[in-house]
Amino acid sequence: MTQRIGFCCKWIDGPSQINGIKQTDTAKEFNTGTTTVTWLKRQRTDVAEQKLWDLMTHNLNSVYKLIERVGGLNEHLRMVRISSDILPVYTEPNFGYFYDQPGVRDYAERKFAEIGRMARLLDVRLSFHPGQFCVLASDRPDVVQRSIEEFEYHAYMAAAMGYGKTFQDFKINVHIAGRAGAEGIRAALPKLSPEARNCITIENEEVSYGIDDCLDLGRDVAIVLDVHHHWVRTGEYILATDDKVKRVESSWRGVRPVIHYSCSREDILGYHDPVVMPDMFALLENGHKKQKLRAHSNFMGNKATNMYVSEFWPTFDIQVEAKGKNLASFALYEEIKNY
DNA sequence: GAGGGTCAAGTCCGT
DNA sequence: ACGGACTTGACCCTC
Repeated sequence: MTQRIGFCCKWIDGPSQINGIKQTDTAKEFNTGTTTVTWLKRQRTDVAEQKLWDLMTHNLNSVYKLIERVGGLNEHLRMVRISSDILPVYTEPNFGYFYDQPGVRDYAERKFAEIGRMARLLDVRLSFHPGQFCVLASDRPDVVQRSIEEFEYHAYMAAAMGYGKTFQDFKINVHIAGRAGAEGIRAALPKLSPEARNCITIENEEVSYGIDDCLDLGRDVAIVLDVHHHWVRTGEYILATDDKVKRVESSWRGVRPVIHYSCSREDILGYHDPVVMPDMFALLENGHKKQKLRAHSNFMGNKATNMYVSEFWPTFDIQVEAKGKNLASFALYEEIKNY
């Protein structure tokens, strides 16, 4: 099975674009755009609808181009998380109607079908990661209901691309996040569509719910291990040989599992030797707040943690979460491909 | 074009 | 009580 390293949501052409892509940059063509509800509400209806149409058509074309481009990479780099912003304000009460219009929906579904065909043709592994507002395990029923709608928005896009047909043919990853915990996730699952249930994965968090909480759900859903979250939470570099990791692997039922890999920001790691893995307790003693350790680096600059995470690669695809996006995942690949 | 204020939504932490 | 952080800072307005 192909071993993959992927990146998140955006394509950039150079390090300067880490701090934003300019309107005139060609990278715009490979990335989604969005708007705000506030701005839409200030416009006349026809202006707001034109804006949504322009964004939708741009976004569908940009995702197509992105996947085409990723599909041209080395087979080990054919994995990408796609943006949630393809259909802006889809789940917002005042503007969601826009996408119910037949002319709009037909266009979107035709483009999604093309995107999915291209991804399968070029063997690009895809995923989504709904935002922090998608809290399926909230203790508030109204929040659970809106979170299901938000999750189903992602499942709808995946299904329109031709996914959600078999277990984990597409990954839509969320955190437990809510006060109802793992039981809250378990209670929400039967309310999801079959496509959504095929795609959902649950990821361990830095603060509230760790790998043990996720493993409670290992029979229900596939578990995503984020090794950096685990480190922030516990200070431990969990090993690929750990029994918990084996249980994460088996939750994928034979599908090649995915781990998430990120690093603390360079201005924190800079205090450490790049050939020695950062020591969380030493960092905390030196006054670095745990909250700051969570923020992501531009690149994967620590050779020791790169070597550590490469131990997972024979078994797990590696989703790199870095502000350097594709540049960071390419560099990691070059570093670990010969380990 | 650059810079600053703003942005739908949940939850938790630090101050 | 409020700001910041999170899956991805981008966008809009003013100058």
